Amino acid sequence: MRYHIMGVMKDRPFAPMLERLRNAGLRPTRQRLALARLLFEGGNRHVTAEQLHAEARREEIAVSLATIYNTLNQFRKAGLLREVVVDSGRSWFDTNLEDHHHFFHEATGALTDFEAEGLAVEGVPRAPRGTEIDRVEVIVRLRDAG
Amino acid sequence: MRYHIMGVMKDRPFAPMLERLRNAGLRPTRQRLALARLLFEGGNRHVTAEQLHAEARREEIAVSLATIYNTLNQFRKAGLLREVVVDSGRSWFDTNLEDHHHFFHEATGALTDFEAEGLAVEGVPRAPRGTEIDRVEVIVRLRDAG
DNA sequence: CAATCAGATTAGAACAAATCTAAACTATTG
DNA sequence: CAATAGTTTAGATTTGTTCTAATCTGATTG
Repeated sequence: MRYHIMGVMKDRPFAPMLERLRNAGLRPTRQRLALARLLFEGGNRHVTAEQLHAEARREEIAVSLATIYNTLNQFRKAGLLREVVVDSGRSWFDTNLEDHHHFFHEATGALTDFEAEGLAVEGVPRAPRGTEIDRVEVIVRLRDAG
Repeated sequence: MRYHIMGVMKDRPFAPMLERLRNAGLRPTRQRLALARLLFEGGNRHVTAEQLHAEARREEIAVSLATIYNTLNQFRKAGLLREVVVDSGRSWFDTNLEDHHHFFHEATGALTDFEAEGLAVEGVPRAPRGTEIDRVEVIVRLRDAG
C-alpha cells in the first residue's frame, strides 16, 4: 500500500490518522482527515465548534461550519471525542478519552482536565428503576481566589 | 424572628413569599410574586424558562418570556434558585438549595435530585493558581437499563 | 481507469434559547 | 399624589446548532 502526499503536511505522516478514521467506520475525506489532525495530533485539547472552525481557517483548510459540526458529532458517536457540557449555550469537545474530570473556571470559561486517578466518588445512589448508570461526571467549578 | 409554616395548604397566604422577595432585595411585583409562588410553594422542582412560561400561561398569569428569563436570573443571583447545566441548549433551574447532586437521564431529559448526604467525593485536586473551588458538582448520567 | 453512486460537503435557510432594546408601566418614596 | 427608579413587555437581535437541497468525491466495479 502506498500513501501519497496531499495538502497540508506538517512533519507527521497521516497514515495512522487515516487508519483511525477507517477503524471508526468513517470515510477518510480531506476535511475529516484535516480536522482529525488538528484535534488529535499534539496532545489533548478542548474545542468548541467555532474555535475549531477558526483554527481550520487559520491553517487554510477549507471546511464549512456545517462540516465542523457534522464531524465533531460523528467523532463523538465514534468514540473519538467526548462532549463536555459546562455552560449552557455551547458544547465543548474533549479529545481526552481517559477517565477524567473537569475544572471549569466560570469567570474565564477555561476548561481543564484532571485525572480520575486519585478521585473517589463513593455513595452514589442506585440508579432509578429501568435505568443504569452510564457515567459519573464531576465538575469542579472555580472562582477567582480572594 | 418569625417562622412561617410551609405546609401543604391549598389557600396559602402570600405574605411569606412577599417577605422572601423583599429579603432578597427584589421588589415584589405581581409577576415576581406569581412566579415565586409557582416555584417555591409545593416542594422542590426543576424548570426551564419555557416550561415555567407555559405553566404561567396555564394558570392565566400574564408574564412575558423576557420576564421569565429576567426573574429566573434574578432569583438565581439572589440565591433563591440554582442553575443546573446538563445538556447544552438550555438551562434548568432548581429550587432545591440544599447540598445535592443530579441524575440526568439522557434519553428522556429527566433531571432528578439525590442528596449529597451519603456521597463522598475525595481526592479533588487543589484548585489552579489564583482560583479556588466554588462548588463540586456531580452529575450521574443514566441510560436505559438493558 | 472511467463510470457509478452512496456518502460527504456546502452555503444558506431555519431553528431554538437567551438576551437586548426602548417604550410603557408600576411600586415605592417623599 | 407626583416623581422616579425599577420593572415589564413585544419584538428585534444574537448566538449556537441543525437542516435542506444541490453539488461534489472517495471507493468500487467493470
